[in-house]
Amino acid sequence: MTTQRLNLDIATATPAPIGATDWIPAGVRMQYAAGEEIYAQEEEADLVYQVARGAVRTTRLTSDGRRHIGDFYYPGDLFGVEAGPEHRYSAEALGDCEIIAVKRTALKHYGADGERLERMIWSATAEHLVRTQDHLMLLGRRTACEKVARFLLDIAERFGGEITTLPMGRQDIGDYLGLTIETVSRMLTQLQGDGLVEFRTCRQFRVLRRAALARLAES
Amino acid sequence: MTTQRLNLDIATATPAPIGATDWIPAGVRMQYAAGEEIYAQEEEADLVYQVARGAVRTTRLTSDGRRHIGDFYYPGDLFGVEAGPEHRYSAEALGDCEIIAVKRTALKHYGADGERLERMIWSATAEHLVRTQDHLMLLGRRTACEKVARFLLDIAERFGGEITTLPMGRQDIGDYLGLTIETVSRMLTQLQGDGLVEFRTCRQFRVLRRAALARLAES
DNA sequence: CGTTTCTTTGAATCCGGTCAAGGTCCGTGG
DNA sequence: CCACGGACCTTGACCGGATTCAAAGAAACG
Repeated sequence: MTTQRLNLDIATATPAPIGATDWIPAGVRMQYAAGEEIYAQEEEADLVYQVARGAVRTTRLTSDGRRHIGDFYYPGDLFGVEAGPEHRYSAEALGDCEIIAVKRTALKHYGADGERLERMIWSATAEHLVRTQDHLMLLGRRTACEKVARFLLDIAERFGGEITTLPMGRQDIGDYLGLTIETVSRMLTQLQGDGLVEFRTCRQFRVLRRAALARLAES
Repeated sequence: MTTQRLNLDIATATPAPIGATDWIPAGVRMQYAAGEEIYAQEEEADLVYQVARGAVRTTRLTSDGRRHIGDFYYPGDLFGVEAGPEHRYSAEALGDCEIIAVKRTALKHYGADGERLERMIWSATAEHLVRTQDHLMLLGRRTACEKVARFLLDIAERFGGEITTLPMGRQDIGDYLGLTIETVSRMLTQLQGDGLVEFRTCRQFRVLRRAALARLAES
């Protein structure tokens, strides 16, 4: 029975890197400018999104005005999949970007492609939970230095190249790690001073001593 | 097609209180003593569990020995459902407790009951993600006082009675909130001093000024 | 009752936040 | 081309909240 089949897929799905190599089979292609809102918190969640080009952040505001960033999404990543009927975070373009969107309730019309997309959606959700749990540990009992080290390592591994370009500013990093921009800035300076990373500009860096950085991040 | 049907259920499932009123339709009933391990981190995850009596915590150890508590589970709650093939947290009994376990891969033999259980599992997973996201915000940018206030309010609402008995010790609370036991203790003393709660023993408390407590927790 | 474990309290320290100032980058317009 | 303005980033000084270290007190257990 298909229900079980889907579920076995769920249970045995390898937590693939969030950058799925798969592209969603159909949907509308949309352009967003830097800072533009893709969907709002508490909006009805009937679309599923995939980053085609650029980067996206999901944010949430507390009643007292503090901002929290749920995650960052890069090309290939699915986002906007919610457990309930409405979005719990809003999503905004980090820079100019291109997004593919698909109506989730229309999947049944796509046949085999629809089923494949269903699996991609589940896989993304599972990976999302894993990332959220890991992030919990990071926020819970880590020093500012460890948080920033882990962040740089994560993003460097995500893009893989020699030089990594940060698509987000210091404020976003702070809201993601539960730190102020000043502390983020200080830690970056410190990591650079210790020779673990090197910044060419405030948006571009190279990892110099990966092992030392990883030791900080993993401790 | 059943795949879509399941998915619609997923999309529209109301984030029910983690205490499902449903009991899983079949399985083995097991007894655990205080502190006993139900499953271990990195163990293969082929069983799904439900608390029948007592309470359970899921924990994780970092390489440097710090402990993190994923969540607490109470009667009716499902736990042990993982996104990947193995458990990312270990689970231990908080006190003497009774657990029902079901082999997930055997669900197909249960017919309608199996399908119902599948929905319960998905619902629990979705609720789990929501709780984890909420917990992220709590750990990210909250003061110790706000964290403890929210914790007390949550657990009081979970049990609903006039007097709430904490099934866990201060160390567990600290590892859940990302605080030291000393800080937890101090905040409890302070909240009691401010007349928001009253402790009869270190495990039993009453909420005296719910609105004030909620204001602290929600801010 | 004595021992062990858990909890509370106190004092000192330190990390990160807050406030404030200065610096850099970049686009716009003189 | 340079001047100006604004957004973003860095740095410094100070402060406060949470941790750490230490010890006393309370509860659980045999």
